Amino acid sequence: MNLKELADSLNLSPTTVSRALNGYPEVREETRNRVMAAAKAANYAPNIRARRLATGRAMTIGHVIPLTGRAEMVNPIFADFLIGAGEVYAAEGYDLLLSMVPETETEAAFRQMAANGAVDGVMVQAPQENDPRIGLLTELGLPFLVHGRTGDAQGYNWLDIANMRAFRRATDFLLDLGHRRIALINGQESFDFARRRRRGFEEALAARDIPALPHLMASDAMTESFGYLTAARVLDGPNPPTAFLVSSVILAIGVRRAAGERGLRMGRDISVICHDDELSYLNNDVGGPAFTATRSSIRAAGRRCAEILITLIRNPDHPPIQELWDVDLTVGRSTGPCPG
Amino acid sequence: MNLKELADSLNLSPTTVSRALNGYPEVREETRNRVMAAAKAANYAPNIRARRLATGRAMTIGHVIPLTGRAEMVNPIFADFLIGAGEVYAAEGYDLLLSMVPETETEAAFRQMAANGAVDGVMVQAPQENDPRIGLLTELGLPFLVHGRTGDAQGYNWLDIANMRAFRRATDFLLDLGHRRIALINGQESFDFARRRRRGFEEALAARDIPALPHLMASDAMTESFGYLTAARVLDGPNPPTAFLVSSVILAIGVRRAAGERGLRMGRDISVICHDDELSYLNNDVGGPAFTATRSSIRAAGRRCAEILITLIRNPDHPPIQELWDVDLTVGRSTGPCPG
DNA sequence: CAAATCTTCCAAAGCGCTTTGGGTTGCCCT
DNA sequence: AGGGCAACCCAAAGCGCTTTGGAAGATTTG
Repeated sequence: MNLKELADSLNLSPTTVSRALNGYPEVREETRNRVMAAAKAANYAPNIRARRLATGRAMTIGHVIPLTGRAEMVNPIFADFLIGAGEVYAAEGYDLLLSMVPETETEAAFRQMAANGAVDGVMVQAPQENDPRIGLLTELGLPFLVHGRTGDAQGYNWLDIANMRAFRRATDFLLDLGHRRIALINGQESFDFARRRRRGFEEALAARDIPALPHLMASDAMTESFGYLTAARVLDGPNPPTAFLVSSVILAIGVRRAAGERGLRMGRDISVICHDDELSYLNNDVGGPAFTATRSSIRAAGRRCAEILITLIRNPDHPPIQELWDVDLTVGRSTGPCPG
Repeated sequence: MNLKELADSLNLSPTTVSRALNGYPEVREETRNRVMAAAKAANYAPNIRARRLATGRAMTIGHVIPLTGRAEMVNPIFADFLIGAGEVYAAEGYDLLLSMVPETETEAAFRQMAANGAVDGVMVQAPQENDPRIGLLTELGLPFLVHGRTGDAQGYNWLDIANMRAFRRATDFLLDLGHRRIALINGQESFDFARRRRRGFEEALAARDIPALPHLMASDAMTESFGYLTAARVLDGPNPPTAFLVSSVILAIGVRRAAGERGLRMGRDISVICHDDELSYLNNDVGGPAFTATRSSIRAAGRRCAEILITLIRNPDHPPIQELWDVDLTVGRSTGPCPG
């Protein structure tokens, strides 16, 4: 059943039926009702491919996930972000095009998207230092929003959390508890967020004239096993830390495993603060927060990012939108005064 | 730059340019090269919306994720599945349309998809008992593949792992170690996979005339906190179990936390077997497998599911494809002989 | 009462591609 | 020389919608 057939069956022109269906005013209310009823009865839905061609809009937003071959940094995070964004897209009538491309082909993928008109805009996640995607997308004229930021953070749209402030605060919290040997287990520091977190950590130490200990700092993909291996290594090494500051709950779980194997109780023998993205399947709150954590819902970020991107798509010459979210520090059971 | 302009610039007809670009034989090799070169120079990519309308194919596959409001069962799993599927889609020229819809609206979403021609086929995940989606999609004539299965598993396409066999085997493994009080922490048993796992568990017990203990069986969304709370409850209760069989690594992490808090060492005081979907950020293998686990890569499943679905889309009257994967049992450090 | 103005609807022209159904041209045979 | 056949290319008709630019009829206005 297509528009023409529906129109014929109603003795109306396709024009009128189209207008009735799309809420244009030039059609009598009675006619509109007739059309609506007939459309519903015939289970008619306008062919979206034809509509997209005719309107010139794709009504689709692209998320490009670069595949690195190794553990994808984004995995644990991106599902919740996607769900948040997807909720908003659905509500606003946009489709979500998810594109998995080898990292080396992301530029080609973006160029293709810009040229073939598959999407009206794209979401960029986890920017690296001087991320080439930002310049590229600007050049291509494709509306985009960066979740995170990089460089001077000027002239493009982004939403980010205050990573540096959060980690500075978390470090202060540990220092106030008397900890002096604090290990940092960070995400890959090619990512901007990880660099900022490290800076927050280092600044807090520097402010109290406490040296950062290089052998207590590690960074890599935020997997459980990296958290585990790193914690195991430093705990078994000389001058083990009394506290850990880690960049994700998943890493923290690895730390907890290493501690547990060594008979160390979190919050008593050893303290752990992590960043909590509030992943739905790793709820930190049941029965009181397990980890002391800097927290910020990645799903909420996804929602807000989607809203902003849609705004940008609808208003092509909107001035840059930049939003910085502050981050809570929730005290849980994983921290306590420095022992000894 | 569109096809017509490109054709004009080459003094060729749009027909010929289109054919040259799409690899049709009725065009001289020299001409084809000229066209290709010009297209590349002009950064031309055919407008995908026009192409979709003209060909009648969407070249898009839909994944519909029902949002339940509570912790989404699919979250931890679906990211890796998506990545696997997405790799194949990208290689085969298909787009992935990800649609997040409230659970109550999934039927409407499918009807819409079938009527508006947005997708050529859909992937169905995590089927429930007598899942209405299967009948609906059959009725709508939209090609689909179920990851998992339900009902009599007849007459539709699915790919599943041998859940029952896996859990029976895992239970036997624990029984052979001398365990008699085994707790089952399962996913929500409205899902077919969870029912099968329970059945495998129960049959293994029954085969040795060991009663299943209702107070040691729990099922719910597979979150870390559910694993934690359940393990905490049964460990603190009367007749605590000496072993746990759990449906996901994420649950197992919760169990480990509860055990750790109680000073119980896995593999010595308490045994744990879990099902491992081989999530990339929860690698169980680094430094030797931590958990003894039934394992099957969800990412590989995603890849294979995508392949099958594409086959089905390309061959509309292909007979049903049904694939059952066997599951490995990897022995790790989380199991040991029953103490005492 | 004629003119101006709404209201309501329609014909037809796209949107940018693919594909059908030829038309030329040049070459090989007989 | 003329018929047959490839090889190569093109005109034009869609695909199913939206949207522009009227037109007819109903209603208001001077």
